Amino acid sequence: MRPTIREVARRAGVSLITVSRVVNNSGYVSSETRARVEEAIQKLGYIPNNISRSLRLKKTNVIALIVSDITNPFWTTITRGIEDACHEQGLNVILCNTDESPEKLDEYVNVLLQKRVDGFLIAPTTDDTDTLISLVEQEVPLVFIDRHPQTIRASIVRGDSEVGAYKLTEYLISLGHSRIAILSGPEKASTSQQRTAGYKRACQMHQIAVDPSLIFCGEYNQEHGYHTTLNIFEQIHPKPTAIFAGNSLIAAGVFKAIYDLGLKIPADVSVAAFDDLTFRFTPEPFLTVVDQFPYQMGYTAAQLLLKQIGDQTKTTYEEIVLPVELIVRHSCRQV
Amino acid sequence: MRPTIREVARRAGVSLITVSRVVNNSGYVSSETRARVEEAIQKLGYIPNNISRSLRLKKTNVIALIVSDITNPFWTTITRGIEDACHEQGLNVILCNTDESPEKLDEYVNVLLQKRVDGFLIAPTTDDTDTLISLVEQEVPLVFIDRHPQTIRASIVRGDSEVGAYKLTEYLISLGHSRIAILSGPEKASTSQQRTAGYKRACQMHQIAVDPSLIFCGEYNQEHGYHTTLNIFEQIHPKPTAIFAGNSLIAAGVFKAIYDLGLKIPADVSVAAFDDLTFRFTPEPFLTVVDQFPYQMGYTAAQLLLKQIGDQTKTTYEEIVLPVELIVRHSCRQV
DNA sequence: TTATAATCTGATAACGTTACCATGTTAACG
DNA sequence: CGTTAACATGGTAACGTTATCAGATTATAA
Repeated sequence: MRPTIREVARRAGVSLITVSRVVNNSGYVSSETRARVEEAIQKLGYIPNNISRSLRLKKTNVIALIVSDITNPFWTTITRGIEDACHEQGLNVILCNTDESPEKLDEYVNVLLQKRVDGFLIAPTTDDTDTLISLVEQEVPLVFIDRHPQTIRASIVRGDSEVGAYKLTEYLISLGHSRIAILSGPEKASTSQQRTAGYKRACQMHQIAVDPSLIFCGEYNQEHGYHTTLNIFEQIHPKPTAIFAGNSLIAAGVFKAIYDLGLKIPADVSVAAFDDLTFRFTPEPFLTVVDQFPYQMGYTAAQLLLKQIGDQTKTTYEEIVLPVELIVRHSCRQV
Repeated sequence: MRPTIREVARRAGVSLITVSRVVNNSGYVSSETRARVEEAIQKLGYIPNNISRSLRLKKTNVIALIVSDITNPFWTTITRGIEDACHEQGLNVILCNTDESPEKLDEYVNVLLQKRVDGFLIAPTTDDTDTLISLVEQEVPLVFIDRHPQTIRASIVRGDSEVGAYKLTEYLISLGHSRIAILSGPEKASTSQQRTAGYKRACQMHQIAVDPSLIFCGEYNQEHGYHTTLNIFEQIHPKPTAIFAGNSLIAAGVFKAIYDLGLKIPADVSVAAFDDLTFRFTPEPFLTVVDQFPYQMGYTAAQLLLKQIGDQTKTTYEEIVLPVELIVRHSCRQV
C-alpha cells in the first residue's frame, strides 16, 4: 500500500495541511519544516494521489481526444500536435478511435464524462448524436477539429477547405484542364461540402461549366477512390483529364485504380489531392497536394480547448480557420 | 454543478447506497425502487463520478501508453491495437510521446503514477532510468513493447527480431549477395542487437564472413539511413550489393540517398528493411520487408497488461515473442 | 408453526486530498 | 509600548463514491 499524506505528516511531525503545502508549494512553510517534510516524502517514497486531488479540486488535468482512426496519418499528426500542446501545460490526453461510428462516439463520450475529463477534442462523425448535443448544452469545454457537426454550434479549428479546393482546382484549370472529376467525402461532412464548394467556385470563376456528373461524394476511404475511378474510366464520356481526390485515402484508391487500369500519372491523367502525408517515407514526393498542416491544427485546437478550460465563465464559440497551402509537384501535367 | 448520487437518492426517496446499487447493478434492489431511481437519474441527468469511484475502489480503468513518437506509423499501428484491446475491456488509454528522451519518459511516468493509472505500456528509450527501475521494484503492472530495457526484467511483448533478420539476410544470400550492409539501430537497443545477431547468424550459416565494416549502428531515423548510405557508397570497397535497413525510417533515408546518388533499386543496389508500413498509401508496394505485425503486437501487449492488472497477487514476468514474416517484393535482385 | 434463507434497504465509515477558518508567533511601525 | 502585518501551523469539513455491517421483511423449508 502506498503511503499517504497522513503518514508523511506523522513522520515529519507536522499536520496534513503542512505536507500538502510543501507538495503544492502553496501558503507559508518555514524552510526547516519544508526540509523535514521533504525528507519524510523521500524516505517513504510518497507519491501524491491525484485521484483525491481531482475529487477535491474538480479538475483532472486530462482531456479526451476522439478521432475516427489514429492509424490515418492525418489524425496521427494532429494527435501529436495536441499531445505536445497539452504536455506543455501539464495535461494528459486520452485517445479514442470511433471508426466514424456514432455509437462508439457516444459510448466514449459517456465514459469520459464519468471520468470527468476537463474537456473534449472531437473529430465528429457525420451524424449529430444526442450525446454530442447534450455535451454542448451542458457547456462542457469542447473543440471540434477538422469538421463541423451538421447543426451543433461549438468551437472548431479547421483547415480552409474551400480556399484549398479553390486553389487546387484553379491550378488544374491553369494547366488547361476543363474536365476535372472531384472525388469528395461524405455529402454530409462539412469538409467535403466546402471542398466541393471551392471546386465549383473555381470552375465558375474561370468560365468552366460545372458538370454534376463529375462530382462524386462518398466515404473518405480508399474504396471510394478506387471504385469511383474505375467507374469514371468505364462510363464517363468525355473522360476527365484530371482527378481531384478529397483526401489522401481517396487519393491512394485513385492511384491504385489508375495503376490497375494500366494508365500513367500524369501522362494519361493528372491527379491532385488534399493532405500531404507521405513526406516522411517518400524520398521524392510526387503528388501535388493541398497541405492542411495537421500538426499545427492539432496544436491550435488543444490551445483553444485549454483556453476554454481556463475561463469556464464565458462560453463564447470560436472558429479558427487555418490557412492551407498548395504544394505543386509532379502529378499534374499541362494539356 | 452536476447532481450527485445524494440528489438522486433524495429525489427517489431512497438512500445513497440504493442508488449506488442501481447504478452498478449490484446487490438486491426491488424492481419498483429500481424504476424510481432510474427515473430520478434520468430526470436529473445524473452522471456517476468516476473520480470518487476510483478513489474508493483504487482503480482508475486507465492505462498509460508511452511511445517515442506516435507519428511513426509503426507506433501508430501498435497504438491502435492497444486502444482496441483496452476498449473491449472498458479501459481508456493515455498517450505519451517521449521522443526517445529519458527525461520525458521519467516525467510522464511520475505524473501518471500520481494519476494512479492501472498500468503502463512502455516502449523504453535506450537508457534505463531510475524511475523505470523503481516502477518495476514497486511492482506496478507494466509491459514493455518492442524493446527490452537494458537491465530491467519485466514483461515484454516483441517481434522476433533475430529470426526476422536471419530470414531477411538469408533471402539476400539466396539471391547471391555476399556483401550485405546492415544499418541497424542504436547499439544499446535490444531490437538492433537482435537484428544484428540474426544477420550475423545467417552469414555464418551460409559460410559468408561477417565483415564488421558493413555493420552500422545508429539512430532509428532517416538521417542515419541517409548519411550512412552516402558514406557507404563513397568509402567502402568493394561496395555492398545489398542494404538491410533496420527499420522503415532508416529505409526511407536509404531510399533518399540512393535516389540522390542517381542509383536505381534494385538494378544498382538491393534494399530490404524491417517493418511494413507503407501498405495503406501505396498502390503497389515495392519494398521487400520483414513485417512485425504491429497491430497484433499492440493488441497482445495490452491483453498481457490487462491480465497482470487482473491478478495483482502473482508477479510473474512473461515474455511474448511474436512471429514475424518476410514479405518478398521487388526491391532485391539476383546477382 | 417455527427456523432458515433469500431479498431488500439503510447507517456509518472510509478512500486521500485541499479550502476555509482559526490561532499563534514574530517582525515592523508609529 | 501597543498595533498591525506578515509568517507559520493546525483542525475540521468537505469532494462523491462504495464496503461493511446490520436490520427488516418476505419466501421457503422442515
